[in-house]
Amino acid sequence: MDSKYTLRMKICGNGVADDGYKWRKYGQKSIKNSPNPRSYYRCTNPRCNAKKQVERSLEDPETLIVTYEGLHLHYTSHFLLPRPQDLFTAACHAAKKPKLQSTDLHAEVPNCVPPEPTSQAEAGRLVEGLDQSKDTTDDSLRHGLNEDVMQRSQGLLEDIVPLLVRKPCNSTIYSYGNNLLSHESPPSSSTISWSPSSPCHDVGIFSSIL
DNA sequence: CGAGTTTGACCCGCGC
DNA sequence: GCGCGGGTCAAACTCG
Repeated sequence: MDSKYTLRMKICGNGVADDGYKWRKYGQKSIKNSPNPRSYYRCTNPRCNAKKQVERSLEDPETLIVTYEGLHLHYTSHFLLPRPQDLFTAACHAAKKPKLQSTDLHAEVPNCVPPEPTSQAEAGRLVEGLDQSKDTTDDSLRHGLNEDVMQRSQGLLEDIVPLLVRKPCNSTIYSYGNNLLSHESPPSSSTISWSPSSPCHDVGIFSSIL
């Protein structure tokens, strides 16, 4: 498993992007053509090979570019209660191939990073949206949903969506598209938008606070 | 004292 | 082959 995905999020509160996992910083490098250094973190769980890279956006210093690599192989404290969005996570996993290529990630899981649904109905809508945006793996996705919820019980949503995203400080704007840098949205709404046809493989998320 | 951070050195892949 | 740049290592350091 070598999945890799990139999130963009606004620096939240005290600037700590707490995604629910404990990360240990193991390196920092200044990147060419970037005034901001890139920090390298890996999960403190010795059984877990998840890593992430954090750097500030060139365009917006208040935006962090977080690149996650690998999957968490353990629980987190906030993973114990089943929640509607777990359905979404299972859907993401069902559609996700082990080795994600940069060209097919978006096509497979165009909205694999769910906002936090506030109800089952909302979760259902989101899954429906997933179904509508996909045309080849719908059935397997639906059939595999319940199974995956039961089977893929380790680090599901957390594999993909940081806690910050699922539980942002306040309101959160999610934007999926190929022009992530320009998808800044007003932080007052809670809209969801994505571009299923976008070739972009990254998942862009803007998490803003009021 | 243990866990986490900092930081310079090292390794490796890639382009020329 | 060489240099560059990104990623990782590991010792020193900090902090609770």
